[in-house]
Amino acid sequence: MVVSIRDVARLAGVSSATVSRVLTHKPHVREEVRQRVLQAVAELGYRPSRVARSLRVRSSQIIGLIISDIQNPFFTALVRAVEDRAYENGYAVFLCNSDENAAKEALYIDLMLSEQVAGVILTPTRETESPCRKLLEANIPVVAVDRRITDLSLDTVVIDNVQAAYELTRHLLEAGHRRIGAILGAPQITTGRERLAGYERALQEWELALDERLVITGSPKEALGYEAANRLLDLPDPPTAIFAGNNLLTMGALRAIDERGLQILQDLSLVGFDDMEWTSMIRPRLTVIAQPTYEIGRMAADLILDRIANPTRSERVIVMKPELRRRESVLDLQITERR
Amino acid sequence: MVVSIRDVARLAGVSSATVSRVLTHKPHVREEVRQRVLQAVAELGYRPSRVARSLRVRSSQIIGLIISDIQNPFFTALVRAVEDRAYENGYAVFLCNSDENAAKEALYIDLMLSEQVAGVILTPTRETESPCRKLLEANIPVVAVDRRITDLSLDTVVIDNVQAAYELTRHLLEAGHRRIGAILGAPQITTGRERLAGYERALQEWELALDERLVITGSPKEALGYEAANRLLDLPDPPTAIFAGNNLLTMGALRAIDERGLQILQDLSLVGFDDMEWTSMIRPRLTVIAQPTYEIGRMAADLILDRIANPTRSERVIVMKPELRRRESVLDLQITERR
DNA sequence: CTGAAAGCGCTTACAG
DNA sequence: CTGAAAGCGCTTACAG
Repeated sequence: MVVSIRDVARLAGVSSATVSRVLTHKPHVREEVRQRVLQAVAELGYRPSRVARSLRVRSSQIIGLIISDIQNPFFTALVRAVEDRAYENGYAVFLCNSDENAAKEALYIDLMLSEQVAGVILTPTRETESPCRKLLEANIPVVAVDRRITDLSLDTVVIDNVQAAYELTRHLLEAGHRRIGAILGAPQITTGRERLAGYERALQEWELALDERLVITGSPKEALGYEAANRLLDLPDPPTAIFAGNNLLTMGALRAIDERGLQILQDLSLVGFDDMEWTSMIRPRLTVIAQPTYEIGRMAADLILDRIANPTRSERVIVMKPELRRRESVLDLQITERR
Repeated sequence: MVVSIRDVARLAGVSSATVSRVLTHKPHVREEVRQRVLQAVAELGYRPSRVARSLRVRSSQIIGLIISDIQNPFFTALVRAVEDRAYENGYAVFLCNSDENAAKEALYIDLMLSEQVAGVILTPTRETESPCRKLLEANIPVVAVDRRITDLSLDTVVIDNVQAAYELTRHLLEAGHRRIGAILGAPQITTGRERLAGYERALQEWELALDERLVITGSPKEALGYEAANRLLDLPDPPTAIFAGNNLLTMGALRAIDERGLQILQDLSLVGFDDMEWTSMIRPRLTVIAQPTYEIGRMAADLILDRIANPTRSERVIVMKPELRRRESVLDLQITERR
């Protein structure tokens, strides 16, 4: 039915060991024999079983990718980058959605172990006691993306969140804003905590006191962005600008602003993290921190491929630099300044 | 190092055949023995090797998913749906991006064969001579999504594109529009052809002649949407409404409209296919055909799971009904009607 | 440079 | 109801 290595060996008049050597580019095969084997392979349309290989060498040519949710636009470029690099190197990709759920994450990690994947890239759901410890114990390379795992020594690719949030906030301060609302992920999450720190640092530099009513944190989803923006705008002394801590929060804030019939720049300023191409394309007047998501994914993929090829122990932490994309809003902001 | 079925067998005092029977829920195992095995499994933290199983039964518990591009928002809900259903049923998912490239598609199909996947879901890049014929020949179930393969008998999940395009166009006609521009995918692609047909049918029903300058087709990407919208708006007698044939075309048209400082509904109407949640959230005044992408993905997944469980020959074609989402724009449209 | 043989970790007729 | 044995399709020491 399906042609196996033995069929090729028979046709080429060699042993299956020799066929294997040729196909895995091992040395010590006479050129003439090599050609005969290649000929037979072509003739039979032989396609080696990756499954059998995986069982034999105890490792499949598969990279596991566990992200929070592919429906979050932040992750699509990441996934795409990992897949591009993986397939270029002959690896396939298992994609899993953990939904920020540690139990689900643990389940998928068991799957990865059971499938003997070559390496795993994941956006960890928890900073400590991550189930991915099991992977490391099984000597499967792991790369954490977007967030860190604090109690484990492993490769990590993140952006400088403090710096990025600082720049966004400074951008608003320079435009004259003095009451700046912030909607952020809960400080238990690395990203939420770091972005808050950047916001605070900018305020300190301008010698402004932190008004706690202007900072709203929670689960960084669209719903919080909507609700928090409404709460901020309902304050007796509402902010003149809002800083949204990720793409979903930005979406939610936008929805609240739209519903109130407010115009961005005319009525208030909005800046945010843009983890998706679409936000700034549809709303060109937003100033955003553009996360280099594709590059982050590519870094992570290269890192894991390198680890697979060269297993070592040392931990590498790569901090990517996000880019502040000033739209025409820079000017507008100064015009609409209210104080 | 890693615990195998033999270790479990030894600890439970049975053969590995019995362990296998217990774990695969085969009948004919004494309850007492079953308990002993389960006990040993728990004690050792045994995790069966899916790789070994795959080799033995010549089929892995993996579903291949070959889409055009995960960065196209149309596909994210589809991917998510497939993954949800797959993992619920103990299957993992291989995700591949074909980029509408038949050679790449063929490559991934070879990968699927080599990995002995249980089934493949794909958005075909070509209507005829699809490389997925190989899968069918290897008795691997295949489900085509979004587009059809005309020269192969296989399960398919699509939407009624003719009807959807007809409804969108009719919506504009009822609001009084008489010059309606259409930006569509090339008629070589099923979706492009069918959506054009729906547009034409609506015009015919209103006894309007087709103005060829109002219909622009090509590669259905953002760039075409932008360029075509500009061309339409530059006409001496420009359309009062534009129908965009998919999400990317809608994005491009939006960009052109924004650049010209035009306001949707005040200056012209825009309707389109919305394959993403975001468009209508960010631009709430758009009237769109909302493709039930998640449901399409779920249907496809259920279909493939059913085929894996019950291999048969008959071909099933499922036509999903898309939903016309009239925003407040219905009223506005009538107000801004110009004739 | 090449082959015979073992073995990766399962499942499944076959026999009892 | 249970076990011994074969075999899925590869790779890799080992021997020559």
